[in-house]
Amino acid sequence: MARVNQSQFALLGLLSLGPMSGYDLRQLIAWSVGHFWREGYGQIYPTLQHLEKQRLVTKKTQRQKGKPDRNIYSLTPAGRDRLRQWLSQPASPEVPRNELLLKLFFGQWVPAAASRAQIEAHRRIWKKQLEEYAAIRRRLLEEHEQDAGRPFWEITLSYGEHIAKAQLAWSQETLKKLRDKK
Amino acid sequence: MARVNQSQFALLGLLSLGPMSGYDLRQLIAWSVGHFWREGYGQIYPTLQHLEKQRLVTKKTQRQKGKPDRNIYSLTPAGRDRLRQWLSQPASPEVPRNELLLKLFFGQWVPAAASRAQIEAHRRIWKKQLEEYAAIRRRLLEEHEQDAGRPFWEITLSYGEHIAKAQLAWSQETLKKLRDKK
DNA sequence: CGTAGCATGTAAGTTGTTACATGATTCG
DNA sequence: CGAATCATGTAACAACTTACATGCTACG
Repeated sequence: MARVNQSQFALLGLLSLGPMSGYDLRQLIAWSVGHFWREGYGQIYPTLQHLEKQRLVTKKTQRQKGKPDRNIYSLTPAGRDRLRQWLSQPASPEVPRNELLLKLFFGQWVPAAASRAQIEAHRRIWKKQLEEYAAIRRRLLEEHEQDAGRPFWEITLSYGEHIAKAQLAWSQETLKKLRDKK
Repeated sequence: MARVNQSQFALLGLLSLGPMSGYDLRQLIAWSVGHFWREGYGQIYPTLQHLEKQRLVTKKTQRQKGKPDRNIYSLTPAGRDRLRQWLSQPASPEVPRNELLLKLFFGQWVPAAASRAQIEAHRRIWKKQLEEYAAIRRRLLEEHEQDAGRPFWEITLSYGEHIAKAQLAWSQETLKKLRDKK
């Protein structure tokens, strides 16, 4: 059995928060679920059409002056049911694929400095990410204090923080190990 | 620019440890890099042919009695160069895609028990994973004590342990939060 | 006698990425 | 005047998954 289109459900989920266009969806994805989910336009627009064909969403075209038309999509009751059904099913186990670890695994074939550089870059990325999580947390407390979704959004944020800290701890520990050895 | 075939390098890397067949590769992947990299036969066999065409590996057919022939692949000098070159390049940033978090993010639309069940399942998986890491660590110390690759293999293992512990900590913390709220 | 292991491969289908195409407005 | 933003979409291409196909041996 072929894998199910996950982007579909990401879009249904976001549309459950309110009607919006493909463009809006892209924007919203970036600053809401961006740290654990991404979609590009090349995925969003065809998927919206697919959802419309299945009657899970409806489209309304909004004319604008000076700007292109907007296609506003709304969840239908069937779409909401479909979303609920998906949410209730256990998440499928993710297939691990970590390029950094693969490169480190074969570290014996390159100078130690190369492996160190890989980890340094990794450390920088996660340090920045952790700072971003702090910013998200502030925004979450300020702008969404009584939003019904907030406790759940905080759960995903907390996940990110835990992972980021683990990434940083491992990076520093490993860099130290590599330094001591040399 | 299209994304580069990563499976290619995974296979080159494993072949750098010694000549072997596609079948062997699958086996080796499972118990060496299995916790951060996976490949199925549908990917391995075509990729080996592709590598052969590029002269990065050579094939020798070994006849066996009572069993099918084995195609043994070996790294060529060009293959080793190609591997080294790839190892020296910075790992491309991974695109995040976490189904569990996506489901939790929209937790407001399902009973709290559903979200709890998701996290429980997640906890069980990582608990098991952490136990497996302990087994890998034992094997690493016993069977590969003076292997040149060992320090690097330990680095990837340590990564897994850090992440697994973070996953468990988050799971337990979050389950507690959800319990208190209810 | 069914199942698992050994061993290799093909084919079909889906997903996801990237580049391309368009065109107006606003801002520096 | 160039760049960025708004806004939607298509086409081409990789990459990956799954199922299918084959056939022998050993084991319980």
